[in-house]
Amino acid sequence: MIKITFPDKTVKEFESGITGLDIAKGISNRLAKEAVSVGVNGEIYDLTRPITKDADFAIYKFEDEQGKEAFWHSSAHLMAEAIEALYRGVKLWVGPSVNNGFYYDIDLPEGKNITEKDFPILEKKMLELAQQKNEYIRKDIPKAEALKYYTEKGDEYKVDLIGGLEDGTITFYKQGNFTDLCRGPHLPDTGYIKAVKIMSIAGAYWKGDEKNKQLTRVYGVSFPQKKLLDEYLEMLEEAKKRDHRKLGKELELFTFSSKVGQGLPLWLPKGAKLRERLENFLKKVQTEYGYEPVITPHIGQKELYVTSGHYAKYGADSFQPINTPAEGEEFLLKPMNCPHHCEIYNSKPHSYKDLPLRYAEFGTVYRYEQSGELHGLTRVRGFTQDDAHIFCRPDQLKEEFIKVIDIVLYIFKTLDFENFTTQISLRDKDDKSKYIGSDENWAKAEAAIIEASAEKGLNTVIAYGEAAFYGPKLDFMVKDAIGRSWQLGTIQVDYNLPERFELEYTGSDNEKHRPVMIHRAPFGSMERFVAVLIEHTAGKFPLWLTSEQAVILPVSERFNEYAQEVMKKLALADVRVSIDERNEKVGKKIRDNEVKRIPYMLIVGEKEVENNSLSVRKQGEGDIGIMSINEFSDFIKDRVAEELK
RNA sequence: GCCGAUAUAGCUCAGUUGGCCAGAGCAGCUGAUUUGUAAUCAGCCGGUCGGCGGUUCGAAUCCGUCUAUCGGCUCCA
Repeated sequence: MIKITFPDKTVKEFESGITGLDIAKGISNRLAKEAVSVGVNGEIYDLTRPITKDADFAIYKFEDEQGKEAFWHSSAHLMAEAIEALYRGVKLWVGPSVNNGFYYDIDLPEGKNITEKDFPILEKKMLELAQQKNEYIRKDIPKAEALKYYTEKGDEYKVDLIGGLEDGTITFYKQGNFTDLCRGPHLPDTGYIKAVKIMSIAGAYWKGDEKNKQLTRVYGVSFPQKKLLDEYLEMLEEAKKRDHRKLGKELELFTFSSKVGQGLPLWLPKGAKLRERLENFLKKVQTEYGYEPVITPHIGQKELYVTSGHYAKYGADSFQPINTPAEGEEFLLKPMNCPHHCEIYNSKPHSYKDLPLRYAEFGTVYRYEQSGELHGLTRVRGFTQDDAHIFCRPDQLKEEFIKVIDIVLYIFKTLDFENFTTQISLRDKDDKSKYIGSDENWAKAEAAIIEASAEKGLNTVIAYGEAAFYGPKLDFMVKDAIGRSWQLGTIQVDYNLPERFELEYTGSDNEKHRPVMIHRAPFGSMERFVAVLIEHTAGKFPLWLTSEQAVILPVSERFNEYAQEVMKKLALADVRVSIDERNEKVGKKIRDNEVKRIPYMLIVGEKEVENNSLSVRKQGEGDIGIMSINEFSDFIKDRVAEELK
C-alpha cells in the first residue's frame, strides 16, 4: 500500500500501482472526466501512469497550468502524427507546449513546404486522428536500442537528441501510428482533444543557433471543447484592438515613415503631450529623491566607447561611425548615456561628502536592431531612456539601490501595473567572454542586487545570460496585450565602468577611492513604456496623463459662445479641455469623442446656459448628471489627486 | 539578418480566370439643417493600385528585385 497526500493534507492509502485516473474516479466521475494530468511529488504524471510510492498528489484539469501542459504537449504529438501522414519523409525535431498552445519543429523534405492554405487540411487530419481516441502509450527503451532505431531510420535530429540524454532507458510515447521520443506527460488518449487551430508557421533555427539549418515551426493551439477555442480566438481579436500600433494610429499618438527610416518613431502632438506629462511626473519624483538633471549630446567620439567597452562589444554590429570631412574624426551615435555621464563625473574632483551624486537625463540613444526585430514602439532603433546614473560610495550602494526600487514600485503602482515580474539578470554561467570586468566585481554587484531585492521582499526569478555586458541587473517585466513580456524598468550595479573611466573620490582618509555606479531607468524607455501603457489602458489613459481631459459639446452652434466661456474658466482651473464646435448633432459628437476616448464630455445647451452649468457624461459609462463649472473642475482635481496618491 | 506572409484614397476594406475611364464606407471640403446623450442629408475632392524592372496586344492582377509592415527565429548595450 502507498500513502497519497491530497492538496488539503488529507492522506489516503491505495494499492501500489494505482493510477491518477483511478484516484480521480474514486472522488467523483465528473472530476475523472475533467482531469487531464496529475501531480506526483511535484512531477506531472500521465493520468494512466501507475503510482508506486508514497506521494503528494494533485489532480490537474485543463484550466490548470500543469493540465494545459499535458494537453498541449499531447496535441503537439497529434499534430506531428498528422504532419507525418500528410508529408511523407518529414523529419521531426521537438514539439513542446508553450504559453498559448504548442509547436513542433519539423524539417520538410526538399521542395515541400507548408503554407497557410494547408492549415485547414492539417486541422482536419488532426481532428480525424483525435476522433480515433488512440491511447498515448508510455514505453521505456534502452538508450542503445533507441539510438539504433533512429540511426537506421536516418533521422539525424532524434539521434542528436538521444545522444544528449543520460544513459539508461529512454521514454517513448506512441499513439496510433506515431511514436516519439518524449518525457511526457500525456493525455490518456487523443479523444480528449476536441478542437484544434493551426495558428502560424515560422522559421526556427535548429537548437536556436542561427548558424544551424532553419527548420519549419508550426504553431497550434487546442482545447477540450470547441467553445473554448472560439472564446480563445475571440480573446485574441479583443487583444488586437488593444495593440499599441493600432491605437497609436487611431489616437494619433505616433507614426512611422519609411522615408525617415524603419524603427525611428515620430511622436505626434498628442503622443508628445502624453510623453511630456510622463516625463514631468518622473522628474518631480526624481527631484524629491535628490536627482539632478544633466544634458549630453547624441554623439560621442569613438574613443569614448573604446574606453567604455561598447566599441569592442558592439562596434561591428552597430551604426557605423560618423566621420568629419577635414579632420577625419570618428563619432558614434550614442547607444547609452553612461559614458557621457561618467565624463560629467570626471569634470571635477569629488569628496566622499559629495556622494551620492545622481545625474538624470532623458537621453535619446540609437541602437542598430536587426530589421526583423523591430516592433511598433516596443523595439525601435532610436529611443529615449529615462536614464540616470548614481555615483556612490560602496557603503551607500544598498541604500541607493533600494531607493531606486522604491521609485520603480511607486511608478508601477501609480499606473496600475499590477502584474509585473521582477527578474535578476546575471551573467551566462558558461560564457563569461561576453562581459567585461573581474569576477570579484561581478560577485560584489550580484550580491548587492540579490540582497537589496530580498530586503524589499521582491519575488524575483533569476535569469542567467541576461546581464548587461558591464554588470548584473534587476529588471521589471510587464506583459503586453498579447501576452508578450517586455522589460521596462531596470536597475544595474556597475563596478566596471568606474574603473574604465578612472572615476575617483577622496575619502575621509584623504586617499583616492573608486565609486560604484548604479544605472537605472524606471520606465526603461519612453517608447516601450508608452506602448505597454497604451495596451494596458486600451488607450483610456488616466486623467492626470491624458492630453485632453474633457471636451465641450454644444448642442447647437447657438451655444458655442457659452462653450467658449466654459472652456476659458476650466482652462484657468487647469482642466485640459477643448470644444467640439462642428455643425453636427450631439449624438454624432458624443460618438466621435467616445471613440477618441476623451474621459469626460460636457454637453451644453439651453438648460445649461440658463443655470450656468454643464451636463457631464463619462466616457464608456454615459450621463453622470449636472454640475456647475466649479464643481466640475474640483471633480477633475479630486480624481487626479486620487490617481496620483 | 533568417523563414513565412502582406502592401489598393488619410483610415478600414471590395476588386471574379490579366480586358474598356479602379470601387465602397469613414475622414476631409462645400451647402442645407440648428440639432439634447454612440453615426442628419446632399454634392464634391481624393489613388502612377508600395518603388523599379520584366512577360503580354493589354498588368492592381503573372514573374523578378528593392522598400516597408505583420507572425515567428536569432539578437536585444
